Amino acid sequence: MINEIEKYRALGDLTRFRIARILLKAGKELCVCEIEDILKIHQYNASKHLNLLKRSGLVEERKEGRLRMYKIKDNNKFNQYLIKSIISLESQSDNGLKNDFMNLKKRLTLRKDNKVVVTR
Amino acid sequence: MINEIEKYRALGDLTRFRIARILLKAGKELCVCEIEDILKIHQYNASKHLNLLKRSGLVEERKEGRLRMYKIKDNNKFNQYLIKSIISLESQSDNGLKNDFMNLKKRLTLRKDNKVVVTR
DNA sequence: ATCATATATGCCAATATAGGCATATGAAAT
DNA sequence: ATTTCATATGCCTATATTGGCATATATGAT
Repeated sequence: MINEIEKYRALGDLTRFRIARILLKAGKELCVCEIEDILKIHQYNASKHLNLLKRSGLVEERKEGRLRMYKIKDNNKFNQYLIKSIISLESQSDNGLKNDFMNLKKRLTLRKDNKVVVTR
Repeated sequence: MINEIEKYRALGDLTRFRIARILLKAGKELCVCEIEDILKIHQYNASKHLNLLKRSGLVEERKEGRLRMYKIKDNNKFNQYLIKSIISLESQSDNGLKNDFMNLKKRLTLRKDNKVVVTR
């Protein structure tokens, strides 16, 4: 249960919330460099926040070559409710986060054959 | 949306999570002194954490005489999912929080006619 | 008006957190 | 083996957070 509290805490930071939000919206794994680019954050911050999200159990990581692919974990009830809570906010446009989804879409079109193309 | 992130943050602290959990389990308003007693925490901490929970929009307050009655707000989808996430953890007994529910039950039996009896 | 009591709040110290920066790691390519 | 590149990590500083304590506020009782 203490572990689950870490998940609330993980989402209680704007940057991590934005990461979770685009991972969810993407509906697929994203690599660190894509996340950096979409959210316009520094590499080291993307990496650090992803690490915390991973440790909390909200996100999982897979190595693919030199990339690390991250995605949301939805394999348990608790995470599923948190996911629903995030999705329930999508309709709210009263925020400065509208660009994240646009950038996500744009970035995903850069992929070739659904494979990440690294462009820094 | 930024406001909703405060709700995650609010639940991302063990003491506040425990408060939310017993408010939910109680299914009714509790006053500060009851919460102190149930969770065995100091008055000023109960008060401070309740204030943060209130500001986040997860909890609402009502004055009744010199008591302040607090309860969970479940009037919106986002809160409802958070509530479900909390409830989904109830089955987990692998935590040190089992006493909270016992103390809640015990404390509520002290009420007369469902009215708070202050006993410090 | 005064007192008692439930709750809130301001201040302090210890600790945690986030971002910035430099550097390390580790896998792929040459 | 060396280089390149994606990502991670250690260190630093500024800021935020938490609990403790003392005290203020506000309501009800006398």
